[in-house]
Amino acid sequence: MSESSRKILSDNNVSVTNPRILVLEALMESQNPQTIDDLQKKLENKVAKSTLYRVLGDLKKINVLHEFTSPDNITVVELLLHDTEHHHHLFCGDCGEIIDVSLSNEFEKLLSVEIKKIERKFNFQINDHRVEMFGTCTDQCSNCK
Amino acid sequence: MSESSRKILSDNNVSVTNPRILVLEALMESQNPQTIDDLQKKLENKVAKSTLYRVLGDLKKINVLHEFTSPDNITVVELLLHDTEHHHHLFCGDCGEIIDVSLSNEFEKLLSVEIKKIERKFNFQINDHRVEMFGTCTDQCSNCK
DNA sequence: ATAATAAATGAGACTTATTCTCATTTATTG
DNA sequence: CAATAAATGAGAATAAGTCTCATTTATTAT
Repeated sequence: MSESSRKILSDNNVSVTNPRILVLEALMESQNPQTIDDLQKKLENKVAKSTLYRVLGDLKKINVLHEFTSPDNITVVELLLHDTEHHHHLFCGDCGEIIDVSLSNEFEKLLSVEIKKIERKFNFQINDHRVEMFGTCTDQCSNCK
Repeated sequence: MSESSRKILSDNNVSVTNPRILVLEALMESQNPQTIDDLQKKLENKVAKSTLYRVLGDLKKINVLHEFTSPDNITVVELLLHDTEHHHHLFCGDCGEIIDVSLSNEFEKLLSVEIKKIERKFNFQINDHRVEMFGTCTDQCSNCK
């Protein structure tokens, strides 16, 4: 675990420091997206707040981290490693849980056709996309009772 | 214009006040999503900051307003009126412009099939969705030179 | 291994978006 | 038109995120 966080850093030519290793390990503890608050709790003040934000910025720069905002306006962060497959997000409006979901290849193929149309129509170069789905978990979400 | 903002409010059983009318009119001035800052400029201090936020909250509650966050973490807001068709968003990473886009019926149909699958798989009830596309406008965006 | 140098960190001050409070004003209704 | 409940304005309070700068740590060339 510690090994692979070191590797992520050195492979991307950023220096291997303790705070960076700790943040990566905290991020690796769960596969679904997590909030800054979640991270701070896991890190137990072993990394200064300013450093945490800086490290997250560094990880974004080397494309290892994706940051976005939940519908209730909370910043959320998730690791994007080589083996992370392309995915989308499902948001629970009751408990705030965010779940990674994959959609069928057939769908993804049609979506990329649509995206090419949009690129032409608006003279854009589109390099990423995501489908966000909003709803409520009907009974078995881990946070809702 | 003033007429229809009054109608939106009374149709939704919220009292018709000046700040609410002014905010609705400012929102109606552009069809693409706009920032809180854009709104404040249009309102020229005719509505207090605290009231602006409150009114936006009221409009969200009656489902007339949709609020979301741009990739550079700026809160953005757009009117959702009866005649607003279902659409998605295209973000320019250079100038921050956000453009409403529609996708083909064929695509939307396949997407709703996918969504039904996700609902079953995760025991969710999904009531909204949006496709976000990220890129850069290659030459003719109004804000980029 | 070590010293020199450049980069990263910690601590806390600072900024800025949003929310809250409470005294005053406005809209609704009967 | 008066009574009452709701909405507003002004500015204080909060909280997320950024910035500064003195100190520490990692890298590298010897």
